[in-house]
Amino acid sequence: MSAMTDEELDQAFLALADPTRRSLLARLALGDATVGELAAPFAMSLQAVSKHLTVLEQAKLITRRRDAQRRPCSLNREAIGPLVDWLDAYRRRTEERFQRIDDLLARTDGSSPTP
Amino acid sequence: MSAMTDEELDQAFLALADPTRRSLLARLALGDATVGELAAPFAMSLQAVSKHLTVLEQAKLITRRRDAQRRPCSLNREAIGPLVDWLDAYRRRTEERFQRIDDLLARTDGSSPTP
DNA sequence: CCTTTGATCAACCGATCAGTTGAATAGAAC
DNA sequence: GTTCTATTCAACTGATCGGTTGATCAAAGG
Repeated sequence: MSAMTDEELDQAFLALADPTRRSLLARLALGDATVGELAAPFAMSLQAVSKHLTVLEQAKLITRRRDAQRRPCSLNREAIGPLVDWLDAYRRRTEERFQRIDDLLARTDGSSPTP
Repeated sequence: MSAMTDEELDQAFLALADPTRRSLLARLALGDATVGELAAPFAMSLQAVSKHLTVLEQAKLITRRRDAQRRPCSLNREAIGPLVDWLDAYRRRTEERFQRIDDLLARTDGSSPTP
């Protein structure tokens, strides 16, 4: 179904790798907001916040529409699923890996697998 | 339980925001490997791969131990859970947000919520 | 001992990032 | 039409990133 390209994963994870941008997402979970409203709580210029929003938009984590001079931002509903899918697949592979280790240890001796 | 700090989230997401590093993680899911083994498939220097491994280690996604001159790398079993938790919390907040929108639309008129 | 192997350290490079300030744009309001 | 408001564009800065090469270190093997 989903499956993100390498570049999409790069952009999404890079977008999430910044506390300001994660904070903007948290704010948008409370409701749509304009650039000015989003920038107000931060000790940085509105232009800087506008750039962060561009990063979030290109990562498809938010969408921006037009309302007169305002540019209200919304979370993108479809963005999260594929990311969770990716992390879940990673977790599954990781746990299979450790299961193989545990099996191996259990086969050779009876010691505790994770000390 | 888990709960990652801002800096831990920064490091983890930044580490995942690179296709080489994601590829290294995928390789490590198949089994532990030394730096040389990990570097072999890539068209870049061993030193570059070693740097990527340092990023993954600082993000706590892998661990490195010592075996004579070799430095075998392993996935860190505990790393994934907190990340999934974070993304799940984000998804939950996002879905609550859209549920509120849907409720509002359903209350004011009977039109389709997501056109 | 000397050499080879496996990996890190150190310095450097070009590109990108996160922030700034100042100017330009689009639309509302007067 | 002029002005005010909301936002973007453009140019610049310092810091970090992803990569390179060459030197160094630590351990094994001759």
